[in-house]
Amino acid sequence: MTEENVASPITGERERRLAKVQAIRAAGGEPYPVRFDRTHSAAEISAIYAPLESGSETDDQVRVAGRIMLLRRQGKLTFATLRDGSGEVQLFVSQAEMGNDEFAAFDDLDLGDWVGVGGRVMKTRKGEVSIKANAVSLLAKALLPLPEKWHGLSDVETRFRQRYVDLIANEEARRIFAVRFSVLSTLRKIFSERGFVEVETPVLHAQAGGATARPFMTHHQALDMPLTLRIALELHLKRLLVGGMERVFEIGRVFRNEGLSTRHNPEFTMLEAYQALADYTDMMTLVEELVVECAQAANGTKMVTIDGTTIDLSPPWPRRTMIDLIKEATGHDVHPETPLEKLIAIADELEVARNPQASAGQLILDIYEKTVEPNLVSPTFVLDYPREVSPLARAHRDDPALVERFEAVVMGRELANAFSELNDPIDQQERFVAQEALAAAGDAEAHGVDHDYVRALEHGLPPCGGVGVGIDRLVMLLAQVSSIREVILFPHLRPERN
RNA sequence: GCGCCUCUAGCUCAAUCGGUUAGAGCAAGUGACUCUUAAUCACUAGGUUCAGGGUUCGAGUCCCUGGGGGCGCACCA
Repeated sequence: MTEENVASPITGERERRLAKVQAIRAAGGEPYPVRFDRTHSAAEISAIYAPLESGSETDDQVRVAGRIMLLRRQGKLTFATLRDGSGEVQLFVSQAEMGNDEFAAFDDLDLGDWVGVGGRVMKTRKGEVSIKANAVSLLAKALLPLPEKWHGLSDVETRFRQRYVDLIANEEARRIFAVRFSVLSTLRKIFSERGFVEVETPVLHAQAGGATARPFMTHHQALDMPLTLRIALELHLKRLLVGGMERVFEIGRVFRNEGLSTRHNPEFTMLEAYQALADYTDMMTLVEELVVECAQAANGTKMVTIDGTTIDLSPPWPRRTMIDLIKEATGHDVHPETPLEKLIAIADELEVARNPQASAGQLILDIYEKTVEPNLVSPTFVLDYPREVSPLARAHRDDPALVERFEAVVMGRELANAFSELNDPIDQQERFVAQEALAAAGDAEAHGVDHDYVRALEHGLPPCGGVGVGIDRLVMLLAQVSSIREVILFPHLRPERN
């Protein structure tokens, strides 16, 4: 971007600040000096000196650093609000304390500038812990002005395009990403405590698998071959169980070449975990514990409120089969072995949009998604999916037309998806072949046959349970926001154009 | 991809039925002010009303095309 482009919207203010930069340099100063040593964070100062009596001063010399957020100048005394990564602390900058030259230099600072401050801790008569500054140095000059101090930055487009400004201006943005970090670190802690090993598997795949989704395509120049970005973590992680790693998890970015919405970003973060010798019932307990512990860590409560609806995340969550839920919602008995014509009639009666070539299993899933899922508000495990729509899950122990799979649904949204994993290589090969037929028929989201994965299974995948959690959706739930863009630092937007 | 809504100063918002010179607060500049808390007071400056066409005596306002964004639908997690 050229200088003119940056300058054009707010030439006056930027020019004025640039002139200060030049003046500082002309006077032998440095507007962007290297490093600064501080003794305390703003939050530490506030906490340590909270008991101090109002109107009293200490001889405790401290050094802090941060961005100037507010200035309240009143002649020979200026109050400033300094913010660092921990919080805010007030600066008490008096001409008598600083001396005329230093005070004038302070007066030259602008909102948004980063400064290092040395001074003694005091508490004002009104009771605010402050630093009575005796040395202030510019650490980084800001050329662009801050958004409005009271309303902050509310333009949604600017908030996402210029997330740095959003983070400066809006406490809510800072809160949401604190929740996100809390969730991620809690998840890692829980898995670590349970003996799971965190691993990293390839993002570039020769063949996308592990989910039904359209992948992004890319190309490797040196090898002159097409590659896809991964759409799931699943197949590599299960290969690791074949290798004898009994408990593994990965938290990683996956990519799906689909539409954008309040719930979809083309790149998003998945957690997947696999546990040898477990089945999907173990995964249900695990999901309950993960979600509750993350909620406690992030919010200190198991309750969550989004758009006026309050939900209790306390386990145990009801465990209901998809077939029972459909019966309850519609009065219809459905099963993968129900004649296709009958399922079509039911779907049409319920005004369920359907693909003309849909299988019985697909129709049942469509009926469930239309009539049941949106109404599942409090956390619910939906169990036992049709086999055709779950090519990586093992056949149900009691009904081979179904698989041992569940989704955890909260507020009508899928939060987690889990199986008793399919570990029979012959069955897996047949499922892949069935998927390949769908792909050949034009389904851009169907799996192909992953021969190496089948070969891995032929070495013996122990019985295992696996679970996938959409981290962004979990963070949405716990941060209590209704758009995925709020929980992704730099959500995907169309390129901006002038 | 489709439908609806939206875009005015750096930021947050006004502008009656299409009417004359597009206003205000914050931020900025100048001045006053040594206990402020969104400090206060006075004055000043700040605009390609997203872009391009059109209708009209006259367009921020109406129409068309394009762009960005939001919401919903579709796809999906």
